[in-house]
Amino acid sequence: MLDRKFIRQESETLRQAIVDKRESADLDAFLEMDKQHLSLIAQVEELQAERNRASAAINEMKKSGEDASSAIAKTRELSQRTKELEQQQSELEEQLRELQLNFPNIPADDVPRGGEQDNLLIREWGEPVSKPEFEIKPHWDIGEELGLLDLARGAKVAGSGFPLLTGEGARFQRALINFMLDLHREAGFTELIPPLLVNSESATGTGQLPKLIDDMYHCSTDDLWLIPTSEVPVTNMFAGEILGPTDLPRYYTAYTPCFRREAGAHGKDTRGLLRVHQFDKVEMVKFVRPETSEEEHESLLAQAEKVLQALELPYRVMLLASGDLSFAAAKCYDLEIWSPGVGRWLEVSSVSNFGDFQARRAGIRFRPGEREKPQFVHTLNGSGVALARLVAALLETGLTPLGRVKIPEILRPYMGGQEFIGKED
RNA sequence: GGAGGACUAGCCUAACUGGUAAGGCAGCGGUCUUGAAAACCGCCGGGCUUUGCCCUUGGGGGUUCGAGUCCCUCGUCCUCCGCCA
Repeated sequence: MLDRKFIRQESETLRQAIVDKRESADLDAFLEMDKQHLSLIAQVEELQAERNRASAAINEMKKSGEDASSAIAKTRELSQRTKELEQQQSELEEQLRELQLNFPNIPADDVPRGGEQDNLLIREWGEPVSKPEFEIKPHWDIGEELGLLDLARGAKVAGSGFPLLTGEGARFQRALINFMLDLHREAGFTELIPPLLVNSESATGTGQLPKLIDDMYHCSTDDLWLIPTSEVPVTNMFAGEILGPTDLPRYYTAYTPCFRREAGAHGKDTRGLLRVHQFDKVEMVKFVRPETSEEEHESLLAQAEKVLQALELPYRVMLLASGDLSFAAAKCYDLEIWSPGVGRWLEVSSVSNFGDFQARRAGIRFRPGEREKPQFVHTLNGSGVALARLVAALLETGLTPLGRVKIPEILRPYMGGQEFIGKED
């Protein structure tokens, strides 16, 4: 959510941002309504002050034994009028907030303007396998052949897009989770196991609601949402709180399953583990002071890269253009790993800086120093990293001519020292 | 799921049969001091168009001139009962 003062004073900046981010929001309706609202507040407060004075006067009269009945009758009307205006004001406030929730965050200055084709390649690491010496099958074939993946039975018990990992496939994934959590914990991130269901308030706080309502699974009986990313429960952890001067920065990491309806995505990149309704992810979330958020963003990116480097997976870093940037983000790097079996780059991490956008929605503040006014924190998060696609790329990258899959060295301690997945023929 | 109790600012704790949130601790700034402690003074929920005004007693609503207090509703925690991996 954007600051109202900012919307008033920098309305043209916002107008441009809405265009740049390919969003739509009714700015003019907001500005008009906001003007009415401000003058209404002034009127309401004046009436309230008058009512408070009248009521205090009645109290004095009663104490000194005077007859207050005519004053009470007069104040009754005043009080009635105040309530009516208060009612109007709160209705207008609610409408304003609804409009305000639909304004996207402003892209940072160094974000390229444009669509997906304008994403900027920042750097590449490692050599993607482009001309393999033998046929590298896509992970769905490797997975089925080695008994790691049973997509048909996953589809049977839940539906398409709900993968079933089996045997060494399940164990491999668990090894990856443990490895990544250890890596982040050692870098100073506090480990969390958050709720997997959240209420509407939390889903609004991080920006999923109202815009992405169709992409989330909803439990209607209890009005709870399955999390699409652990960003939601973790970021909202401090919703409505004021943190102390020494509380920042705070770094958290959490492994959770993530649930996404992927509405409208059917038929697009949906084979195997490329796009699924349920996937595991290790996430990192930071709460930081505003003046440090740019450097914190860079170091968060570096931490996500460490995962891929340790796994010896070639990857590239993309800076997203404004049109590809998510609703709540001011700036975002994507990490993409090479999938030699599918022959494509796969996005396994988004590392985003939200500025104070989420903090303002969720009400997360901090006190910069003793006796100083509370300010909104900056929130950042990054996948470190998403598992389904990571497993896909590791299976394809590690595939040997014998049909087994070589396990990256760093993971072997987590696999009981094992070097390969799959038996020798 | 049922019964009972509780919720006041970072923490603790007051407020008559409804009368307009009183204190304490911790913390911060200052005076004094070689330094510290003690003592004393100030600050110590949020907001604003800041000699002032408005809002704030878990959230929302109601009654009333006026609600921490009365009523309704939701939430959270505690105790007991029931159910349960």
